[in-house]
Amino acid sequence: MLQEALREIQRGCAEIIDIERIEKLLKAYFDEGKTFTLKAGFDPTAPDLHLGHTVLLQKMATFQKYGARVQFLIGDFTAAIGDPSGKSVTRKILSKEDIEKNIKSYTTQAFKILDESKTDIVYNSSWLNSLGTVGMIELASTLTVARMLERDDFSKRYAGNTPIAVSEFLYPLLQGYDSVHLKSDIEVGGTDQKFNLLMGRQLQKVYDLKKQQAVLMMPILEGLDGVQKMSKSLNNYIGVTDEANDMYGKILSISDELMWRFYELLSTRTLDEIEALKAGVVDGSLHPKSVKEDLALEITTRYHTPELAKAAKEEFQKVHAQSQIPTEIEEFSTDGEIWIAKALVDCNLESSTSQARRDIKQGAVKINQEKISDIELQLIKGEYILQVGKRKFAKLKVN
RNA sequence: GGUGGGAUAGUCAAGUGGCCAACGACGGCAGACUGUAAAUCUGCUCCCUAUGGGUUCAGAGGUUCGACUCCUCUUCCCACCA
Repeated sequence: MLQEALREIQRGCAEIIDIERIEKLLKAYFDEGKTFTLKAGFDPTAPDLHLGHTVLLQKMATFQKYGARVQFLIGDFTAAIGDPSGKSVTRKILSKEDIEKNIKSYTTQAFKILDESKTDIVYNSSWLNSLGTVGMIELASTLTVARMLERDDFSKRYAGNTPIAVSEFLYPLLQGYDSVHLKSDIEVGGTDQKFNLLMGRQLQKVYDLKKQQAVLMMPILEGLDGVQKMSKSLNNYIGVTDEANDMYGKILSISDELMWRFYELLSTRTLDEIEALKAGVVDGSLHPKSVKEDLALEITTRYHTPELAKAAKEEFQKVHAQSQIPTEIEEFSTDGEIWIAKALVDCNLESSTSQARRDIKQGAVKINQEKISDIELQLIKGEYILQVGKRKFAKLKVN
């Protein structure tokens, strides 16, 4: 039982620091029913969860099965500083209402995965606000600049002449201090958080807490391109609120290689089952596409319903395997004759008439399934199905 | 505070008076091949009913027939010195 729990906890992890501690905590739970605390921090600026975030949430849910009480930390104080990203340093300070709104949408999404009854939502402003200048300086004195510069992105930026604001140094310290205040037993986060996570351990020692949190890091999930991390700004993400059709389609568009990664980090199938699937693909008894379809179905079901997921699968086959028109297409209408390029822009299929012309020249545009090549074409009265590329459709009614 | 260097399209980055809507790379889009996969190959990648026109190279002025390129000021960034 303990071994099984450990194995599941370690699944997909990038790195674990102080696994012995985790083992002890689990043992205490199994033997005496003693619970422990698991901290994870979230930034209230990004209310839209995508599958990259759920990797961590799923891990937290696993811990909850084995006795963890989750400290769902809202970094409302630290959000004002902004975690050093190397990009824009200054961030808007969010209003209380905005933060509340973000948290609300964040947690409703998160509780699709987490067990709400074993989760405490805490705000770090509630203790960091009262830290005061003296407390802050005291905190800052626990670390040297040299140590701070050990952090990978700081050293890179320093070496690369990219500016680093002094306030950015405070972020890891404050995040670490959160662990002191919460007396966390374990903290989980992404590998990019390593420095900050370790800071918690360090500060718990400095502040004489008699214990140091174990740290468990999950890898950063790659986005649809399979290379860069999944993120909204790179537009390579699958949002948990994506519509079933989109979600299904996006998952099916990932590469075979990435599919295994998604299986490991997102599927609830056991590692043995996944191994069996892999073996099946290798020996040819399973088609990689059907394995991918199963994954798409599983994940779509999780965030929607089995019925919707199934419908998404059927729709996908209809549109792509049989190249038919999707069931639901956005409809537009216009009065009087319209130039094709203009029509494509009006239907949001193209960003400019220049772009539309180029695509028509390249044979990317179809009207009622027929490829067109005339960039001067005028659409007269009637109904048209406009298509650009393989996936952009619109219905246009010309009156 | 002083001195020097820099800011070019989504990103990186060439261009140092006309040949510049601006080399190249990446990204993105599209086509071929497929399993809407990957890999590969090809084309496109500021806007505009367009063999032409318009607006761009941090911002504002100026010199010039002509400026991304030269001058002045402003803003921001970097390095070195203090």
